[in-house]
Amino acid sequence: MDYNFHEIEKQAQERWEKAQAYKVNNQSDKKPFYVLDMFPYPSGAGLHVGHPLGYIASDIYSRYKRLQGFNVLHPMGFDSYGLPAEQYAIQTGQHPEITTEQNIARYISQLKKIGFCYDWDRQVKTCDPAFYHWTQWAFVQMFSSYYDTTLQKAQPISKLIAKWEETDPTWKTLTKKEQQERLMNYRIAYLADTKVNWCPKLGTVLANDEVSEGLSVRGGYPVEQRVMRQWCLRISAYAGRLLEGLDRIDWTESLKETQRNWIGRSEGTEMQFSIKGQDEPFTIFTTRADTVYGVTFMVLAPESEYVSRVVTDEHKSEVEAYLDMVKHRTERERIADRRVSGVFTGSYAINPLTKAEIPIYISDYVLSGYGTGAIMAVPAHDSRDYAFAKHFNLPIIPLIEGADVSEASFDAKEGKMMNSGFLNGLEVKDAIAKMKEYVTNTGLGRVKVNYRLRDAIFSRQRYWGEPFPIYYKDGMPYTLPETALPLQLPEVDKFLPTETGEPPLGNADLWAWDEKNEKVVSKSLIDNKTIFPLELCTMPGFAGSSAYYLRYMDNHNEKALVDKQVNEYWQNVNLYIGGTEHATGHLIYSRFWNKFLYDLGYISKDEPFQKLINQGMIQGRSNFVYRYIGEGATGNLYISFNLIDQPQYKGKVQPIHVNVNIVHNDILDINAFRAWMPEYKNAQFIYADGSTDVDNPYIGTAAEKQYICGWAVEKMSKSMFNVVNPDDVVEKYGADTLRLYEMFLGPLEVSKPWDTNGIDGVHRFLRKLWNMYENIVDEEPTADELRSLHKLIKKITWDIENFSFNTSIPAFMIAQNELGTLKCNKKAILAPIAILMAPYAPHIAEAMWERCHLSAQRSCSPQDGLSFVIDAEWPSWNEEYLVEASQKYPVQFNGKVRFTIEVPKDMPKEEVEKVVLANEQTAAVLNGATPKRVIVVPNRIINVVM
RNA sequence: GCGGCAUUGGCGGAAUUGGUAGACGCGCUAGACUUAGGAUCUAGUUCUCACGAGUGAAGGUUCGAGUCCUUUAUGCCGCACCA
Repeated sequence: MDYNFHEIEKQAQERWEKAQAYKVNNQSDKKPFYVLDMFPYPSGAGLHVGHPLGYIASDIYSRYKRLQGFNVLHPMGFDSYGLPAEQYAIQTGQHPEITTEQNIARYISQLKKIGFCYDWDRQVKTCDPAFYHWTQWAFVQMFSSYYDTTLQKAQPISKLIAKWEETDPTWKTLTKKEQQERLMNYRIAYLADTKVNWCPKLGTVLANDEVSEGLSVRGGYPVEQRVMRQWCLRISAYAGRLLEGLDRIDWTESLKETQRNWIGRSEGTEMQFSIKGQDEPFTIFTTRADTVYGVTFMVLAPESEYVSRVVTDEHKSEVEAYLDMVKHRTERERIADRRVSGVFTGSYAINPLTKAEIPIYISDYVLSGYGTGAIMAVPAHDSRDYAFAKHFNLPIIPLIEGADVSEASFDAKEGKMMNSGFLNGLEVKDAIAKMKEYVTNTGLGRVKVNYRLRDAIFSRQRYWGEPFPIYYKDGMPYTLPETALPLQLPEVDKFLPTETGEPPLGNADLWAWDEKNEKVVSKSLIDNKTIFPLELCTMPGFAGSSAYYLRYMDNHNEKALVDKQVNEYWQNVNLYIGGTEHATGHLIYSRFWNKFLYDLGYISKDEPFQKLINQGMIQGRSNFVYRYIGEGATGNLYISFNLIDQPQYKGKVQPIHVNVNIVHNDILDINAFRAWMPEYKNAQFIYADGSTDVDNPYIGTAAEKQYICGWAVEKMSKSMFNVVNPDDVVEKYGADTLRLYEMFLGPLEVSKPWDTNGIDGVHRFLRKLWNMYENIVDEEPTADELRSLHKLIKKITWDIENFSFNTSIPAFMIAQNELGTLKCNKKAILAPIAILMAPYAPHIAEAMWERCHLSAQRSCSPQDGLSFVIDAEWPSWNEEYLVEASQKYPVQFNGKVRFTIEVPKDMPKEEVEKVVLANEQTAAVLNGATPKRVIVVPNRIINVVM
């Protein structure tokens, strides 16, 4: 019987649905295992063939773990707040919720077709009030907490207040507003005037990870710096722990490195420099304390608070002009224009060691947000300081022996110190240490660790996001009581900012807080006595995705984000699969969020994702036809790709993207092409063999003539006609073929183009395999058959444990080939193979399993996991089975055995081999079988390869 | 500039503690069956007529290196006026 994948897959999926095969219970004696995919943003374009790559990998692993008897949590949901739906709403007036729901429905139907073992009952959507209830709740917790630097953890802010009430006499003298203002400097979620990335085109601020090279990551619009009052999360308080935690999790080194870069720890010294004629010194940060003797000037960031103190009247106008220029430069201009710029303030600082008077400058190469916003400049040993010194003609004093600083600075931290007083003769490393000691002992400064990681800006001037559970009283924010959550997103008639420039929520009428009755009322009632305005910004995209993995554990719980016991059972995510694009966004934010909840005792693990694998991207593979544009061109003639370099066509053809779905193995479907678009209706071709249908345009068919298309790897996108929809692949080849082929494409972690050229081979394999299950007999297997099976079991087990899914498919093919040649139709071999296939191709595996049972008494399926134990004749899939099987039958699977046998040193090689084969130990290993080879080396270590 | 990863046939890629390099698939070649082939089956396919050579290049360790070490080239990714 033919491999009717449509029928097989439909039946399997219906059976799973009916039996609720993948429903996961929170109460179980089984050991828990949590496998998670990064949930998708449901875009309007639907899933393309690249999206399921990671999902298939995690599905394989989930099913494998399930087969091993684990209780596997493997959920899916949707990151459904975001810009595209809102932009669409602005253009069309359609509410983002409608768009989002439609997209989600499409995603779900696409995902279901591929046969994932998700427990759909656990689905979450970030835009669902039942979900964002807990996003808002977490925000309230952050608002009501501070970071205790001694305990190194978050604590309720009430503890801080209690402490101040006891120990700080000024606290009680403050007005309520002043107290609130002071607390704002400690809260983990706080309101502050900060320099933000403002994107005028998107009408919102963006987080640092949402900006790249001065442009917004989404849309690529220019971003400028602006000071605005914004909600921020004090993530920088966690910098040390975020860094340290990386050592305890199993992520790829490159991803950890990316996070380490982003956190940017640097150990240095804070040092005080006095200003000539002033009492108060100012503080700088440096990692090169050893170079103080070479400091010839100082530089302040334009935004530095020190600026006003040091500018003399004489230089005031010049400085102001400079500050004005800097202020109006966008981030992009600043990066593009790296010419040296700066201005002298008129003041001098005193070098604490040389006592020299050194000028203080202002320049925008010093950043206000890092260190203290002020630096000591050592032009001899820092390239930026060097460029500045050359430009302003400032002295350059070399401090390292042999360093030539006539052309460029010597930045390396190596060599012997000179011109440096008590540091002379020391190696740089030792000089730094000695200087730190000196500075600490003399009170000149202190050792300090700095981080590059900034606090996360948490406000977005947008509509389609979580509303803040915040109202404003007397200019200060207050949280809504927890009983009032979730605060639902109000309806608006327009999704654009208001005429007065308020965020879109300014258009909502029902958007004021009645403090007394604890409910949302019309904003026309605002009196600032009992009815107050609500916050108009919404939360950013990462808010909803920061704790969603916790919600999956207990998504129907109305009383808590996750029940403590339930969380105790599942712990954290054992395996997380997703793309690298979230390395500095989501993966930092959720680690922070998780640590915060851990500090407050709500959850049991301080790292959310124990093991993380980055799947590569699937790029598009575009196809081209080549329109002839040379002499006498009609614009209607297309040259086969293999001919375009011939002299008569060279440089006279124009490549045109052609829909990859009407190209098979780079051969164009001529008729489909003519039907594709009206302009190609009368297309004529020069075929691969040089023949043509120019005089007879309607007769040529693909069967007779081949037109070869060119190709290129590009981003998968509609405009390049290279988008491949998984639904089409499932329709044509079946879900199992899609799953196998996506894995077969290459290693999971690397990016690769979607190339359908090999899919037929994979499909062919499944068909051949299926045919082996035609007439199953219950007979004792032969040694050769068992050998094939054991080899396969070993290989597949190793592959799954090591996420080497791409090498499993060849292993299956080899086994199929070997067993096919042996004409094996024995239950003892074919049933275990069905089990091995189950994670990869669950539908066909189930049908294969069914056929092995010969009779109708089918009580279980491979999907049930433990079912393999039920049928005592069949082993469960584990190591013991391997051991047992290899003992029972005198055949071992492929492997190497290494041991030592004493042989005389000068014995010839052939003699040694004889001795080895006659040896007892060898005989025991071989157990009657012939070894594939025996390797003997002079140190008498023998490798027996089976 | 700093850091990370990679480099193997015409292509995607195998080679798991160092042990027959090129598994498996695509493509290609020949043959079989066919009215036909974008179907199926069989055989072959790293390069070279051959001797031989061969995992980006050059060294090294080892009985033995795609795998380990050093230098170097190229590509990809992350960070980047972070003091």
